[in-house]
Amino acid sequence: MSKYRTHTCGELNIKNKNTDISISGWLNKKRDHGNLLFLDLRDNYGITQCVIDKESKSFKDLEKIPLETVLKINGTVLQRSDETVNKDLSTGEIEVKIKTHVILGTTKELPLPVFTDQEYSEEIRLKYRFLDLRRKKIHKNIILRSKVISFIRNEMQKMGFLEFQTPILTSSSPEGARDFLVPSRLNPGKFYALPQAPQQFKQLIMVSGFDKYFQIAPCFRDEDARADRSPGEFYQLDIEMSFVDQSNVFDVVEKLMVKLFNNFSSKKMLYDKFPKIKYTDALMMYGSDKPDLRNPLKIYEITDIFSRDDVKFEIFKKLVKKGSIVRGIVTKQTSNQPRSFFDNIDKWAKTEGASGLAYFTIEKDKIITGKGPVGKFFSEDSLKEIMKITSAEVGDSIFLACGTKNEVEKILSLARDKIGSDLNLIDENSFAFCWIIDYPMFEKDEETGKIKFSHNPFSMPQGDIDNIDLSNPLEILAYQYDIVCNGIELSSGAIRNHIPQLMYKLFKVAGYDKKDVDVKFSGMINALSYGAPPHGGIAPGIDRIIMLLADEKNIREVTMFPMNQNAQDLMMNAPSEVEGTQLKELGLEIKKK
RNA sequence: GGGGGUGUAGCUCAGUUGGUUAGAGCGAUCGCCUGUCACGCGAUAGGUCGAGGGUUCGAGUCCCUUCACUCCCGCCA
Repeated sequence: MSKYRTHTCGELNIKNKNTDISISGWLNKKRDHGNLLFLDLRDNYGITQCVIDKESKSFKDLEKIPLETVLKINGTVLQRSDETVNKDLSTGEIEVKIKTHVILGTTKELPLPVFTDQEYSEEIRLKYRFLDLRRKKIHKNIILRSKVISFIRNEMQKMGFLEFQTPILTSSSPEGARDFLVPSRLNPGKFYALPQAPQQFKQLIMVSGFDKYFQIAPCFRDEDARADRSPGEFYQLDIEMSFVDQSNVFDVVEKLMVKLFNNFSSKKMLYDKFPKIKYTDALMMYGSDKPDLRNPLKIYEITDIFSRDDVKFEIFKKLVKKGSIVRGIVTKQTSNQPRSFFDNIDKWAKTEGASGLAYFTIEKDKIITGKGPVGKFFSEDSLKEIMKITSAEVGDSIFLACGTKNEVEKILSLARDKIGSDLNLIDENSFAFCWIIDYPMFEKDEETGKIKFSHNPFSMPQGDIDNIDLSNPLEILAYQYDIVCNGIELSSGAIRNHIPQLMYKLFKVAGYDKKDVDVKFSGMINALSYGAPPHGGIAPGIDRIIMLLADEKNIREVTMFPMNQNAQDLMMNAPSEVEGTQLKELGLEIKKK
């Protein structure tokens, strides 16, 4: 028992009737009837209505105190009359008749109301995050976050994984995102980097013989923010396992995700065994390597149609001749949609930087015709061919994009989302997980034209690794995979390359010679040279998992103390300038602009 | 780095074609009210209309510049 309370504000019920209790909490709401005063006291656990009348000594004081004052209430639990029961509160059958009170913490005038459902600006919320966090919805989200993390720890331990911490101050890595740098006092002119992920460490843990590792790992990347991407820091469920192939990793993650999502959400899981989609197929069918499988729309390749003489759509034909491709999205039975539906999508595509989306609807009178601005350009035979390729039927519509492969994929991927939500095709009450597999090992840098690693340079290539053919590096696939849910990329992972000789070969393709590798990845390459087990892993993003479970669109709604879009902490005033003496100690000088 | 949106009272917002003294709800302060649970009623205080410049007889409103927040593109092995 505490000197501040016998019960919490969510605890009292009819069983406590007529007992003397004390509770402490924040003054959530006052209802002052002049001679009778209701006070709602709130703590982490709930809300309890307290009542006091004019005869009581505390009345005058309590009538005046502002909302969010912290109070201790001593009183008696009374059963409420039937008409005054509040079914929305767990404590709604009782109220506390106040005998005495103590003010534990006073408040200045509030910069934002706590008791309200209204939204307010991020700026004010982040500056007064401690007030914002008192509000019901975000308070609940943060508690959910805690429970999810405990659940994950527990499940991982049950599956035999060991949790380890890895260094926060480590070395800068040449690949990947921009590093956060930390100057070293003892080594002037040198810098630590905060880890973008514990990638090398988790592999070293495997080389060290610990077999199965996990960590709720902080990761730091100095890149610009998005709604689903905190600037600076985020958390991953970092996993690595020895003596596994990718199916073993999939089994562990599927088991965990199914349990986790069933436990914390009432939405249904569309698949218990997550579909595996090849990277190239994903780009073809969905235009993206993070498809939302709740959306039934698919993309079809119909470039060849535009080489036919009976197709007169000259703009597209000309582009196709020059090497452009044409792909389309079919929407089922949309012939009776108003003209505005189609025009809005075309207009929308233009705002997304595309040249628009051509469209027509397939109709049949005596013969099959195309209706819509470009429908007249297609002969009956060509329409039949399109219907064959896309499985479209009379009454369906087709949206067409023409351009380079990248352009077409990008706009049609966005169009899938846009049209899917406009037509209400997406079941918001479900989770659709999938694996994207068979990523290419290398890709061509658009700007420099050079070959570079497409994802993780430590991934194991597929095929005969003893006699690997490096003459066509862009065709080499890797044991590299992503897990995606509802169109959100949760994580990527890979089976790692544990063979140093093979690694040298692959790095060579990406333009690093042996010396470069030895210097830049000395820890890794050295460790792999002394008996490394085959190993692999994955690292699902904790924040995004919690976003999905909490049904939030913004990562700040599930982050306790987030930074704003400019990577500033408005509450703590970070980043900030530092004393000249600190800089001097570090051997740093600030160049004034 | 680029594009879109927003910026009016402590908070959330309205403000017509450019036209009198810029409004509402919540909150604050004061008063009334014994069964509310978004209690009700009355009054008062509270404004550099993000900032700067311009057009105009007159600008919250139109134009230019700039700042802040936010969403997106780039970026994120």
